[in-house]
Amino acid sequence: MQSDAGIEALLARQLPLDGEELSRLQAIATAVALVPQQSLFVSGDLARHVYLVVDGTLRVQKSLADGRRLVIAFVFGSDFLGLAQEDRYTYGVEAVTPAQLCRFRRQHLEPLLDACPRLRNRLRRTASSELQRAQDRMLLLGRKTADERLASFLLQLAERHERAEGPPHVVPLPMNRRDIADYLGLTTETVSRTFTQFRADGLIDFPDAHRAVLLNLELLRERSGDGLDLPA
Amino acid sequence: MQSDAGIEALLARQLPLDGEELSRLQAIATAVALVPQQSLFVSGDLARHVYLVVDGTLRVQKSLADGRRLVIAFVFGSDFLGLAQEDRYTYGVEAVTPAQLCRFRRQHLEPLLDACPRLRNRLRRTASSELQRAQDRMLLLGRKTADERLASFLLQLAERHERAEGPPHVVPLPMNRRDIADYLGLTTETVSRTFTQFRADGLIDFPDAHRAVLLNLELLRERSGDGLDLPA
DNA sequence: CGGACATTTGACGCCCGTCAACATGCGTGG
DNA sequence: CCACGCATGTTGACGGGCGTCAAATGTCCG
Repeated sequence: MQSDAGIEALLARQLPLDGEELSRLQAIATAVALVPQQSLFVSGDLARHVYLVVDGTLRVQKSLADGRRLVIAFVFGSDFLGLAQEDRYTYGVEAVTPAQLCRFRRQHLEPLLDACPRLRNRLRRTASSELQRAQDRMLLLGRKTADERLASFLLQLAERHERAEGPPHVVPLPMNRRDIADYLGLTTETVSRTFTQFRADGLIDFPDAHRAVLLNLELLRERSGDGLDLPA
Repeated sequence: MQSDAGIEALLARQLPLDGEELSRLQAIATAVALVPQQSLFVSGDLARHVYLVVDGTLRVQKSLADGRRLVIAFVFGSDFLGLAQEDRYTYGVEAVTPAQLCRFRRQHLEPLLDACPRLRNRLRRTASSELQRAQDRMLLLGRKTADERLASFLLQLAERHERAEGPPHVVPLPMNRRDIADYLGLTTETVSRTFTQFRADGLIDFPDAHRAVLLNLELLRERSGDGLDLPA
């Protein structure tokens, strides 16, 4: 738990609400803080809450019976969690870094949605882009080579992180190699080898363990397999 | 184009609407018919319409610049298309079999949604389950072996097709091997070899090219990799 | 009946997973 | 402050699962 000051500001910034809507939303919000590796919920839990990430990085994950794992998505500040869940969560969420979230009971949120078309629309658009990203990831997981997956991953992080820094683009990598591998359907060894290769080719550099510098966006894009087809 | 009689009945069956809502929906609906391999729209087209599949099977697909293709989903009768698209479609849709659809202009549908919470809810739930299936497919594409992918695929078709037939379960396979391979992130050769293996193991049989008989659901489930974890 | 296409089957190779050893970083306690 | 231990990351050797290439067989429809 922490002060609600950050949450208020975040809500106001993220959501197209007027004063009354905002205060009604704040009234049903509570703060949640997680330490690294801590679980927010696991697959199968009753889906009683929706979350808004205030700060930090988390991973959404699913596993097969024998333990093979896939990281469905990394989520960052201002992302939502649990929007599409009906009865129970169908995935687990764990903190990658220390994280702060804002929790809403679905039970309280839903009537508010009915009354507030703008909020409803904001969440609908959020869900739409989540689905589109899921489809891009299917293409990556089903058809891209290891090189292409890593290149796509770095570019995606860069896009997500973009603060008007010209090249060279510095991207934080809060997650470890295992998380990256499980996100891309690879192994830690392949991720490590490919990063080494990229570095040898002058595409990237690692000033420290948790940051990558993208030295050549153009070449990275070529290696991502996406081509110039449709930037849709 | 065809008679609207089938569409009326379908709308009434699929959507929780009262008489007036139904007639307003019908007023903005037009019929579309496709022959096999015909394209409904391609990635990049302006997303002016939402579709409801009345009959037939279609494939939703994305491609990389060099032509590698992934079938994002097969869609069947009573499925929606284009719900999550904003400005432009981010995938293409083509008919697998002769298909009939119902077309709605977004421009006309959206005001109707604002006025009709039940329809809105129906579409929200549809989008939710679409996202959850996308996540299951990411796990399949990222972490399952060829055997597990094929077993999962057959079970999914069986579930989708389920008409209270006891075992042996007969499942129609309207799509060809290439479509199946592109759906599962494999090649036609691997699909063919795995089917042959399944047949040798007494799991399935093919009475003809476009039907599979699932002889042993239990063993298929074991081979699907999902385990008994969470039937969520 | 014939030709085009889909599917199956076989031989072979490569990408990436597996297994193992080693390096590096980091927190803890002496 | 440094030694130690554990987790994380890197690198190497090797193998297997699945892709690639090719040819045979089956199937559909004109």
